[in-house]
Amino acid sequence: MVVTLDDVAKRAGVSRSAVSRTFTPGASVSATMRTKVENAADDLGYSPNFLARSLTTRSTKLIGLVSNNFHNPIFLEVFDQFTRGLQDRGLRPLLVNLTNEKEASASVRMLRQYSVDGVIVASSTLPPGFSKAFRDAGLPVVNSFGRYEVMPEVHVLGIDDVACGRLAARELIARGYKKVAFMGGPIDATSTQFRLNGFEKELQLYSDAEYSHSFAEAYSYQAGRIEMARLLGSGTNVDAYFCGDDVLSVGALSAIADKGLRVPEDVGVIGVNNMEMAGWHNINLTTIHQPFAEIIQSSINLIVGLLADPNQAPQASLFPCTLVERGTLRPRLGTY
Amino acid sequence: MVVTLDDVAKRAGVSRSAVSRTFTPGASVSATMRTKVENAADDLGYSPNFLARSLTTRSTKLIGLVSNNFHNPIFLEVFDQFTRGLQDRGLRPLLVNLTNEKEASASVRMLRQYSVDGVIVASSTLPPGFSKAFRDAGLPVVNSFGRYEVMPEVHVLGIDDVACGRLAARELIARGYKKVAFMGGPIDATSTQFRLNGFEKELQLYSDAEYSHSFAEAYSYQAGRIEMARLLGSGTNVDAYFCGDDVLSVGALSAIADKGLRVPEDVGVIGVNNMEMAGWHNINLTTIHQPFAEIIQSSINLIVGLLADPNQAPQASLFPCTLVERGTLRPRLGTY
DNA sequence: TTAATACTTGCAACCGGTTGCAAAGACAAT
DNA sequence: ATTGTCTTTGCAACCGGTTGCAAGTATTAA
Repeated sequence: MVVTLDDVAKRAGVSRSAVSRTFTPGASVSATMRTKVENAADDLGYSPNFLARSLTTRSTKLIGLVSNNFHNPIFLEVFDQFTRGLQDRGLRPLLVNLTNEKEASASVRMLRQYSVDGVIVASSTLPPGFSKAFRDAGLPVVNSFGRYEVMPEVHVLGIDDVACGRLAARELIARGYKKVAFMGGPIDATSTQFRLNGFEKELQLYSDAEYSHSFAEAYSYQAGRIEMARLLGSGTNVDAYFCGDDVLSVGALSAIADKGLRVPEDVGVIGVNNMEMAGWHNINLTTIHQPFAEIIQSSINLIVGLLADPNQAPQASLFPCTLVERGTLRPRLGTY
Repeated sequence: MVVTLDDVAKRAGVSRSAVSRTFTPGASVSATMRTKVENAADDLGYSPNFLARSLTTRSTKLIGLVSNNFHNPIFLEVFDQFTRGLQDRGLRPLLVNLTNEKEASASVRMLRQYSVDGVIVASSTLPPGFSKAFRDAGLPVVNSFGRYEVMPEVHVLGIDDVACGRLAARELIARGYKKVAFMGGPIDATSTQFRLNGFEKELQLYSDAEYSHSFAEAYSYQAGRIEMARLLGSGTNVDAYFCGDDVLSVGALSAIADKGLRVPEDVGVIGVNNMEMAGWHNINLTTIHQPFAEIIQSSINLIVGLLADPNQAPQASLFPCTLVERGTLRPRLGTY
């Protein structure tokens, strides 16, 4: 059923090496030999077996794409761009779904058993040590959307969560909100603390601002809705929320609407990510854009570079966030 | 760097076969031999190379997961469930992103080069012949969310699009809408025609119903918005729309809102899929639920069965759709 | 024409495993 | 002690490729 190199060699009446060489870019084959082999290969419908080849070349072109974010709509876009970008460079994504898994060891072993050339960890919620396990196993790894560190143990690409928190704080103040709060996702998510940290740091600069914070159970619509309902039910008088994520924001908005409050007049909401749906008219969420496309492109460039030279010192790259103005925040005051 | 079977054999002082056998379920090894080998393997941190193994066993546990639906939020859930389901059975999804690609040949060759054990084509918009190309290449294949045929050429699992169209029509009539229309995605999508067909068939049973149809450029928010704006601008007096997809529906709703029309009083909208966001309060879309979880589970069961016995005659399985009542359709009239 | 050089090609070993076969060993029955 | 049966083990070939090396052929320079 399956055509091998031997079959082609026999039919073309040449050696196995000759066939192998015609399919190996840069190998030494004469023009006549080449056409002879190619004809035989075409007749038989031959194409070389990548995995057999990988045994000697030590390269499978397989890239482990591991993530645990299978519930945030932004990640569909992430997977789209990662898979396309990898394919465009002749690499193949082996997808690893880490939902309900925080131990790296099983994934590490598995990906080594499949001899992947490298690993992309695409997650903002996995613990920092996670990606390190791949590196320790000798696999080139980049951590996309990971937490910034000055001396990272693996290559990290992501946004500056502290700056992101500051930006949110600054915008809320600029729009005349005085009693503001951060509503994060689970506190153990790597990004949550940094965003909160930046948010509070910035607010300390404004003496008349009051601020507080709380955490939803998950980065989900329901969790956002429940947490906001709880907050509103407990009689707070916060007038604007910085939510740690767009989906969380939408959940929060639903609870706010249920309470009969108007957005952005009575209460403002700003999210993070700028998922596609944030632009839908019936959501129309003011949010902070995370430059996914750039982060993903850079991640791919980086992993490609690592395949060629695995020993580059780990580095953290930060990408700038920008405000996307929509309908859930009041306009800036004139003085700004 | 990488530990091989030879290393373990040397350290344990046994033959290569002995090592291989300890890692091959069901092979003949004595208890003493087994512990000897396992100790050596543990010391060295050995685990067998799947790809080298696959050369002789002819099984990689790799499953090609090919799709072109990377823009519909429902597919994040689809990928989540597929990858989890496959992993749970020891299979590994090799993701193929087919955006902007309708030729199967390149994917077929690639997946054969990687010796995948089987292929899952998860798409409702790929042409019917697409999956066939995999079968022709000798690969077990199932087509999830594919078009129903009485004598399918490959295994197909999906909803009954005709019944789905009928259900939509029946519901619109039951709520007193009289002038109804189908707004589909691109006409060449395999599901579009069938849904339209069912829709019209059903409406023929109601003599006082008027119906029409049109097609948006894509299954996207923007396309739905543009097409609905065009319809409303052209002065139709349709009072309810059956949209071929939830995202399309949301786009349509935005155009309807822009026009100042009230939903569901002035105009009703019903979608298909029941994506998570359809339940968000600020979308609140009445829609037809497509049983994704069941289809995916069955698809996985089927492909697993095909790995064991590839020669089962192709069969089409239909899954029932159900109405999900929300806020974009008037209540049913009393008589129903 | 001859020598020096460059290009092609095949042989055979190797990548990291598996497996059929036969030899060796263990054990029970005679 | 001998025989027969069953289990365990190692040898060697194989899976489908690649590649260093040396031999053979073509090309160029003298």
